[in-house]
Amino acid sequence: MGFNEEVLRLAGKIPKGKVTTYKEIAKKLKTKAYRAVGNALNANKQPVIIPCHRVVKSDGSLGGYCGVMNSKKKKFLLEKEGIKVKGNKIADFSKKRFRFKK
DNA sequence: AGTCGAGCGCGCA
DNA sequence: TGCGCGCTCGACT
Repeated sequence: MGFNEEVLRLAGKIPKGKVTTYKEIAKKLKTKAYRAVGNALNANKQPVIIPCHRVVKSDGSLGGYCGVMNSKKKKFLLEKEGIKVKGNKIADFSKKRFRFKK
């Protein structure tokens, strides 16, 4: 089980209607490679099981994009799940934020 | 408060 | 083999 596999697995555990951050994932993996987390999502082999649109930056920004997906689509998906998105940021981010069980 | 740079793990050239 | 990236944080201005 490589680093990216763990990242993908964790990302897949995010409940519907919730979001998490790259930071949370990195911390869960006991690493400081926050960038590698995003990189893993980018290089994921199974985009369908990876709701990367639920993974955002720690300040609530959507971040970049998700593979072939553009930021617009990402925003749309988030709103569809009940998450308010203001511009390219999560409106009630602190409320919808999901933390992995330690 | 805003900007800059460093550091991590993996992928691609 | 080496550099960069979908980030984050600390330090300096």
